[in-house]
Amino acid sequence: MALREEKKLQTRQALIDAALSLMHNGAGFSGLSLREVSRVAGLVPTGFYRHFPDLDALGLEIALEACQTLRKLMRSVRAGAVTGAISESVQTMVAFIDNKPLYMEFLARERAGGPPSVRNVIHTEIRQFVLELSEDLKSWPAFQSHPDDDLYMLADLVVNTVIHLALDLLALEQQEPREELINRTTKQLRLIMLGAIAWRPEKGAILA
Amino acid sequence: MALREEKKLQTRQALIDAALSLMHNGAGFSGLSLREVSRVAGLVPTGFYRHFPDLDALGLEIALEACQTLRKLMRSVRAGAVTGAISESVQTMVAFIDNKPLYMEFLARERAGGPPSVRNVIHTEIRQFVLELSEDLKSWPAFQSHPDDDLYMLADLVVNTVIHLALDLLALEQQEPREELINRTTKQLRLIMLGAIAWRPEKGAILA
DNA sequence: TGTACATCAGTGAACGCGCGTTCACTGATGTAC
DNA sequence: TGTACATCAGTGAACGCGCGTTCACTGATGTAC
Repeated sequence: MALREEKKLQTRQALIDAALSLMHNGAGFSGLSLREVSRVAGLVPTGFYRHFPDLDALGLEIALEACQTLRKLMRSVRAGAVTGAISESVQTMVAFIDNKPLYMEFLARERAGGPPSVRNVIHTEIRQFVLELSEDLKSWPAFQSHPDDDLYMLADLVVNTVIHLALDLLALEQQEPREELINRTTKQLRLIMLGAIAWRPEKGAILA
Repeated sequence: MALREEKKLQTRQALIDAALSLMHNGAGFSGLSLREVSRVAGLVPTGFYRHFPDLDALGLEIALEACQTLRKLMRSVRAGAVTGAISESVQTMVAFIDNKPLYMEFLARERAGGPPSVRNVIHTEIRQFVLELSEDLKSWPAFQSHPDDDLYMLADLVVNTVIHLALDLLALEQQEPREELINRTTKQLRLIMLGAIAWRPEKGAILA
């Protein structure tokens, strides 16, 4: 069988892991060098080119992989549990952060701080994420009379709030009151849902 | 008078401007080099050290300056207009982005993507921002019976939503439907306020 | 199955380059008398 | 006001270093017969 191919995939993953690991304590993706990533992956610098044309390509790969994994995960959670979607979604998000903290850290940091190409990929994926969520929200009884625009606006707000949780969880790492952050986000999502139910599509300007 | 001092301040500002300008199209603060920043500022590399001990110090300076300017600006807006605080706050935020886009871009990008020291400064300032807002919210008639915890949670949600607007405005730059983004954020804030009014502090778990 | 050749992941030397930082300096601005 | 000295923002040469990329290579894995 493809023994060679298998080894190549291992090395490829080693490069990805090396990049994520170096970013963890450092200055983000832009602070990486091809040589140090290769070194940590146990590869001579020139070996890198067998896997990616340059560092940017590696960054795009990580971004895509992380986004798609997370997106599918979150959607499947919503599909499985129509009731209690809020706390289950938050739990799933927290679980993803716990399982793949470096992937999540990559997304959270490079969404805003990365090179344009990486930011574009993440931005596009998040947009897709928001679209999927707003699609799912359509089937909720409470939102039958909400126009698509308003559901998109709502989904955008929800997704942004959850990303905010991810950023804070990663920023505070271990010492700070992790449970408090999760609790805060859960409350925020409930507040948003209260607002969404009270929302009157036609004329939103109830409160100036 | 202090002619020498004045010229020094000018050069210092030139260094800051050079850094912001280089970051605009590039890979963020981590992608800067002391030499190119000095070059763009019209200074020989060694001249840099007359103003900052290293690039990191320049980054911290920019972060602090931008945060404090914005924080004071936003608070004064809220003080001046108790009614209509939402749309006025959004407008002020948009105005700040228009007036000092590079400062705002710095905050938005380096909040998540920058080196740890810069992230810390921004994080602390945003926390202060949230505290001030939650303090202001206390005096709103609708929130007289809300505990401090819940107001902080609410303020955090509001601030995060406004930062989200800033990020998107900067990401899409000129071509995309700017008005739509502003409109979206205004709607989101109104929805949040609807939720906040409907919020019952004692037991938030109305919707699972 | 065994042999001869092809593929290609990983090697190692070499290159030119921009980097951060050092050092001794220059000359305009500021100060003391 | 004029002179003699001090300060210090900006200069320019030099350093050693890690960088990305090139090139010709090695030797294990894969393929054809």
